[in-house]
Amino acid sequence: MGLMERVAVPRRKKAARPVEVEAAKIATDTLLRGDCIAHMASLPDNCIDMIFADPPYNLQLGGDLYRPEGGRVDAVDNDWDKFDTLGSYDRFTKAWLREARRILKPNGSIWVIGSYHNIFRVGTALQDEGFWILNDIIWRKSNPMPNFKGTRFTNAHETLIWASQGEDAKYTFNYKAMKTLNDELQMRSDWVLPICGGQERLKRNGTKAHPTQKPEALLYRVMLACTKPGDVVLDPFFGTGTTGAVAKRLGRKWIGIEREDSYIEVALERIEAALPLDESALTIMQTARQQPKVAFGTLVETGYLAPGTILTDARRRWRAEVRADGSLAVGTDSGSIHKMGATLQGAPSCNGWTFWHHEAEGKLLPIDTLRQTYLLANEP
Amino acid sequence: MGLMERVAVPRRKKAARPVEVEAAKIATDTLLRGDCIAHMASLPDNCIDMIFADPPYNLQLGGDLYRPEGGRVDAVDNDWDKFDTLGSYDRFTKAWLREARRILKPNGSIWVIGSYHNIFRVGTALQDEGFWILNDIIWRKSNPMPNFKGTRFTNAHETLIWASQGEDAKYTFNYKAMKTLNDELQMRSDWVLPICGGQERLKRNGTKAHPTQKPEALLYRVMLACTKPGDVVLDPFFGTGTTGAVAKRLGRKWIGIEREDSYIEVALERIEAALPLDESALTIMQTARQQPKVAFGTLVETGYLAPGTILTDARRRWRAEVRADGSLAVGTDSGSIHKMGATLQGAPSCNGWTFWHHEAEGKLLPIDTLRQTYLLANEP
DNA sequence: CACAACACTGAATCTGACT
DNA sequence: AAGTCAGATTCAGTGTTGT
Repeated sequence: MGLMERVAVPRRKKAARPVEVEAAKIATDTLLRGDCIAHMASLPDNCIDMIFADPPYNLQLGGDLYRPEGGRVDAVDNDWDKFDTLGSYDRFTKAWLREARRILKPNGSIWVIGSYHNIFRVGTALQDEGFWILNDIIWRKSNPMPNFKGTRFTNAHETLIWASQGEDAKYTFNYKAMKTLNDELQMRSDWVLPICGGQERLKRNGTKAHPTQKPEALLYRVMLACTKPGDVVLDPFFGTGTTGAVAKRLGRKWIGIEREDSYIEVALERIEAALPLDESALTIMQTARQQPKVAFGTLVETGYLAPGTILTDARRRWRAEVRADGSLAVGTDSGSIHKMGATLQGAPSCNGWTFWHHEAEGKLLPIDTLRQTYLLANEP
Repeated sequence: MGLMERVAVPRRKKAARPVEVEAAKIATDTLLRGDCIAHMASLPDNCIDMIFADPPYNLQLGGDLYRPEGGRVDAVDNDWDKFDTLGSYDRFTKAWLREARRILKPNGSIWVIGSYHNIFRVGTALQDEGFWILNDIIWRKSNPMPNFKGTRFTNAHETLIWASQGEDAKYTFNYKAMKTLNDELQMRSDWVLPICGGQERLKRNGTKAHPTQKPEALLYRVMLACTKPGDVVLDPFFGTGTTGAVAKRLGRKWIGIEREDSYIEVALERIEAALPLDESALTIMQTARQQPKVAFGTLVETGYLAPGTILTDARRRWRAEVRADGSLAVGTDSGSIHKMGATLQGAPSCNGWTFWHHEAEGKLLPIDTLRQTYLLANEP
C-alpha cells in the first residue's frame, strides 16, 4: 500500500565509521540566484557540512509550487484543494530535502526552522527521507507579537529540527562550547532569544526588507554548536542572508540560494559589511574527548609516577600498586586503571583517571592532575 | 499516486456553521477497559467536548544508558511503546484520530502531547484528517533529565498540539482565565512546569506506577483553557488517570480508556481520592516564576559584547579576551567568567559579572551593566 | 531537632577508536 | 561486522541518613 512504500525508506548506515569521501571542490561564499532545488541538483554529492533551511511556511510565500509533472497549482478556495495544497507542500518539501540529503556530507547535519503551520510536515518528511532527528529546538521569543483577538495562546516560539544523515551517522556537536555559552550548564532544547528588530532588522525604503528575517543570534548558536571553522554551510532559502553574515563572522564558508532579486541585493550588501572575527576569538572550549590522549603507562615511563607507588580511591577504601608496565595490582588481580576501578566497585565501567588518587604534599589528588601536568609540559 | 490518495480524505464540513446536534446520552466518569480504538468506535458521534491524548511516543531506544555516577537509567521499555516501522505508527495514529474526530463535537477540540520522536507524525496526521491546528504548546520542563553523555542538547521540553475540528469550527478558549493565571499577561505558547515527581508521583511497591505520568498542573491548564464546567473530557490513553483526577477536581465529566490492568487499578483509587473543586487545587497552578536569568554567552550571541573584546578587572590588573563561545581566554588558560575570575585571584569562587569590566565611553564598567541593558530591552 | 551529606530519580532515540 | 576497551559524562529536586 502507498503509505508503507512512502515511509519504509531503508535507513542509510553509511556513516557508521569514518568515511573517506573525496570532498568535491565547490565555489563558496557565493549566492546562487534562482530555484533552490535546481541549484542543489547542480552541486556534487557530499560537499556540504551543514544545511540551515528556513523554508516558506505557506504556499503563497513559496511562489511556484513544486510538482513532479512540472504543472502549476492554482489557488482554489475549497476543501479539496486544501488537501491538494498539503500534498503539494509535502512534495515540495520532499524534493528539496532529497537534494539536501544528497549534497550533505555523511557526517553533516541539517537544521530546519518552522512554525506549527509547516513544521510537522517538515519533520515527517525528514524522517521519511531517512534523516535521524537529534533534537527539536524551541526558539522562545522574548518579545513576540501578542494575539490581538484573544482567541488563542500567544504564539511565542518557533521550532527548529536538527537531524543527522542517519541513526549511526556521526555529527559535529561542540558540547563544551555550548555548555560554556550557557554559564556552565548543559545547553537545553529551549533557547530564549529576542526576535530580530532594531538596528539588526534590515529595511528598504523604510519598510522591512524581508517578512521573516531571523536574528543573527539564532544562527550564531546553531553554527557555533554544529560546525567547525572552515566548514561549508548551505542555506537554500537565503532571504536577506542572515546565514551568510553569521558564517562570515564565524569563519565558516557559505553558499546561499535565493530567487527574489530584492532579497539578494540586500543580502549581498549586508554580508559585504559583516566583519569576520579573528582566529583567537573563534577558539572554543574543547571537550576532554578532543584533547590528545595520554596513556597511563606514559606517566610511569616518563617518571611522573614511579612503579611501586600506592594509589587509593578518594575514601581510601581500596589500595592498588602501580607496576612498571602501567597496570595496577590489587592482591593477585591486575589490569588497567579503568578496569581495576570498575572491578573493585562492581561497576560496568570506571574512569580510572578520576577514581584513583595518589598522595602528594600531604593531599590525596586524582591521578588526572598528573595527566594535566604532563600535557602542559609536553604540549606540541 | 499513493500520497494523494492518502491525504485526499473528503473533509466533513459539519462545523462550518452552528450545528444543532442532539448530544447523545453517554455514561461519564467511567473507565473503559481495553483497546482505545474499539472503545471509541462504540461511542456515538458528537458526544465529547474535549479530547486529551498522550499516545505512545515510539521512542526507539537503544541499549541501556548509564549515568556518570554509575546508576542505570530506568527507561521506557514497555511493549505498548513498540512499533515495527514508522508506517505502522502512522496507521495506528490515523486510526485513533479518525475515531476521535467522529466522536468529538463539532465545536470540541483535541490536545495531543508528544516528543520529537512522534509529534511530527501526529501533527501531520491531524492535518491530514482535517483537524485545524490552533497552537502548538511547548511544555518547558524546569527539571528535565540531563543528557548524560554530552552528545546533544538536553531534551528539556515536550510539545502539545491543540486543534479544532476545522478552520471555521468554533471552540472553547477561556482567554480571561488564562490571562489571570499568567499575572494579567496573555498566556504564551510556552509553559514552564516541573515534571511529575515527589508526592504526586504514583507508586506501586515502591516503584513508579507508570513510566510517563503527566503532572496535574499540565492537565489543569489545558482543561481550564479549553473546557467549561460539566463538559465531557475523553482520554483514550488514560494511564494512571491524571486527566480523570483533574477533571473531577475542576467539575468536568471524564471518560478514560486504558488497557493495562495495573494502570487501571491505580487510576481508580486515585480518582476516588481526588476532591472536587477543592480550593487547594488552585495552589497547583502557582508555578515558579522564572527569574530572567541571562547567561554571559547570550550577550556575546546577541552582539552586546563582541568576541575579541578585552575585559579587565576594576584595577586593570588582569586582562582576558572574550571568545565566540562566551569563554574568557587568559594566556593559554580559558573558562567561564566566574571560573577565570576565581582562578586569577586564587579564590574558591568569583562573581564574574561584577569582577570583569569593559571599556565603554572612556569608562570602565562592570559587565553586569550590559546584562541590565539586555534585560531592559528584552524582558517580555 | 536542625542541618548537612548523601542517595536516588525523571518519555533518553546518549561514545569512539581500534582490532 | 562484531568485539574490546579506554575513558568521558549530569540538573533539579526529593527523600533518607548521619552528625
